[in-house]
Amino acid sequence: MTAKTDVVTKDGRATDGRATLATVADAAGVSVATVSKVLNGRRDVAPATRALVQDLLHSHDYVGRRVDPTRFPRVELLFHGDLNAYSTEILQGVVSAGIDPAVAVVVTQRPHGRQPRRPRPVVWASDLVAAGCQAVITVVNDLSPAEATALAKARVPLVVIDPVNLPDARVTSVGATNFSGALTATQHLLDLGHRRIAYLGGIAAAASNQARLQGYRGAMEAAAAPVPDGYVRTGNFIYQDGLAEGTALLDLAEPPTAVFAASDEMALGVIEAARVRGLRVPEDLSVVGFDDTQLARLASPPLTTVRQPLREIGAIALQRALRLAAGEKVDSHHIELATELIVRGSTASAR
Amino acid sequence: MTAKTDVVTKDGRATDGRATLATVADAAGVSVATVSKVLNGRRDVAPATRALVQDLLHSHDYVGRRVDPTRFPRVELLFHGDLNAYSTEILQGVVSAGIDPAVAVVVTQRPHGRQPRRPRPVVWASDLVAAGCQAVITVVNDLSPAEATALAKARVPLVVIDPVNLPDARVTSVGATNFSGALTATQHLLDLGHRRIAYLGGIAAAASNQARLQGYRGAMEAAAAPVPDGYVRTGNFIYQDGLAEGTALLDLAEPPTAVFAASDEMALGVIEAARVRGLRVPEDLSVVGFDDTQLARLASPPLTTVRQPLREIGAIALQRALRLAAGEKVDSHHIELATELIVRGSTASAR
DNA sequence: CTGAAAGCGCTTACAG
DNA sequence: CTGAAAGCGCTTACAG
Repeated sequence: MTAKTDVVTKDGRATDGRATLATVADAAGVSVATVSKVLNGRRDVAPATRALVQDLLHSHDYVGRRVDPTRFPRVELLFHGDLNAYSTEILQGVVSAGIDPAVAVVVTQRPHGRQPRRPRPVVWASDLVAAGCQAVITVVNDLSPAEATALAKARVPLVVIDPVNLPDARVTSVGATNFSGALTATQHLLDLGHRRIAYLGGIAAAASNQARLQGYRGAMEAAAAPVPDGYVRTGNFIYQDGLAEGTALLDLAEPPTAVFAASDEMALGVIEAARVRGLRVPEDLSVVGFDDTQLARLASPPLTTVRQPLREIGAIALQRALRLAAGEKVDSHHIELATELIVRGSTASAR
Repeated sequence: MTAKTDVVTKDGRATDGRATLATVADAAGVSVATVSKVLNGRRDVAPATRALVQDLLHSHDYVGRRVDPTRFPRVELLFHGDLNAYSTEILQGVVSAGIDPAVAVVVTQRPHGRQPRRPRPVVWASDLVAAGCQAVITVVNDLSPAEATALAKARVPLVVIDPVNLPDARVTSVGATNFSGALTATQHLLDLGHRRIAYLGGIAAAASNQARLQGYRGAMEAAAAPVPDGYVRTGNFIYQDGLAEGTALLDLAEPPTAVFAASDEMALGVIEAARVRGLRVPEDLSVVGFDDTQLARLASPPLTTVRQPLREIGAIALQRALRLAAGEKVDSHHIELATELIVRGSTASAR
């Protein structure tokens, strides 16, 4: 075959074998211009021609239309580990806030461990950019320093929700007023006449947990209520830890009459620990949670808890992410939304 | 200004004012070819040149890189109404299954009502295509016929999870064996010696609810257990309905000793209704749920429930969506995954 | 390591 | 309603 024949038999396919407008134009017996018009929804095409071209576009698997990242902005929402009631509320907030600016929220999940099957940070960041991602939002920051740096170099802004570490000026973060939430919750139990109040915390090193612990201690000290050894315990914010630590608390020689847990999930574990022991909530034991996820409303009894405005937090995270992506400066690199005590049925007066 | 001057002062900006490679090349004092190489990560560029060009690319907000939809496939996951424990499990399954093929899962939520602020179906479908969306997955199909048609015309495959309507050959759907799940759950209660068993169903018209109702009836009939008036009730799969209908059931002259609810959320409502009445679960009332969401494990007592493999359902929905998008034929347009009874603490022998 | 030149895939103003 | 032609933004093989 000569070079000329080659050109003729090429039928206008792209070098990688994909169909181009020329391929389809050839098949349809129309010009490339007409195919382009059909593709762009212009009106000056005869209905019959349009139908024919559309058919051929599809039968040739035409995919040439590149996505315009400014027309369809997209944000990456990164969770680590399984989704739970807490993540769901945040997700809800981010997704709702994305409806109006028409931002596609891509939900991604990373395995809990550090290294396994993660792409190299630089590759990860540049793929995000190539895919049209405007910003990354993470929940309980799980990015490695290398990943954060790669993101920064690629100019993809990062917003962290409920950061584990103390706010770092390099990242923007959104959280809740953990200290005052915990203070209010503990105060509520004190007001009900409880003195033997235990604190079941989350991950010891987490900034949110430290603030909650200090809120608890502050309220207890102000009321001159003792905090005996064994009344401050830590878990991982999960149900199993609530159940185990709740059981341990009830097994103490002087068990508490009230438990303030640093998450709704742990609070439910405490409620179950009480039920197993034949104790009634709130008659025999008062329990307060933290978060105000769906779980709190659905628990039996419904759970008194410190509401974090998780949906608003998610919405604000998205708004900040978009502002940063647009090159605007953000006033403060960390903001906290107010918590609120929601009193339901799991707390009652001490007897 | 003459035409010539215009060209000179244009500095290579695109017609819409955005920076192009020429803009950046101009600013950097290099050729367009060099900028292109930097953009594509080629090696034959001096480090200093690369750094300069990268800087200018950013400072000019260069966004010309169009997204290649075949390199970064994306799937739209559509929920209607708020996310709950049930949606979370499905979401989890879809997202996990998307990790390996590197499919971006875009989570979208539509307001519950029919028309408000939705784009016209044809616009919606063509925007999806333009944004690089390969397929749409909906949970409890909420698409209007016009939307489904627009999607079909745009050749975007649609996979419905837990379809409300009976399977339609035009859409691919994934569900669970609702009939046998309900049969097994009811049988479990009968085996425990219960005879007065009520059924608290979901949306009456939903295909899944009808199958569950028939499973319940089938088991009751086979055991010659009567189904008195008032023992079959319907709700909307939500907690409030579980609470209200559960209360109504307990108020009957001959209240049931066991309730089979068509969702975990409704089952929790029944448990709360019992608690409010001073009844203990499972000692005074056995309760079985449906779904096996997180709620079931976290309830107090932990809930006996019919497990729907929701994560697997989500994963399979994604796989089918991708297969359809790739032009493959799918064997059956509807498949059902097996349910399984998970016995926990909310059921006990009838006294 | 750089860039002139050829060329690709697509769009659009305009003549018919 | 159609398409030839000009042109845009980008890429790449190749000469230096």
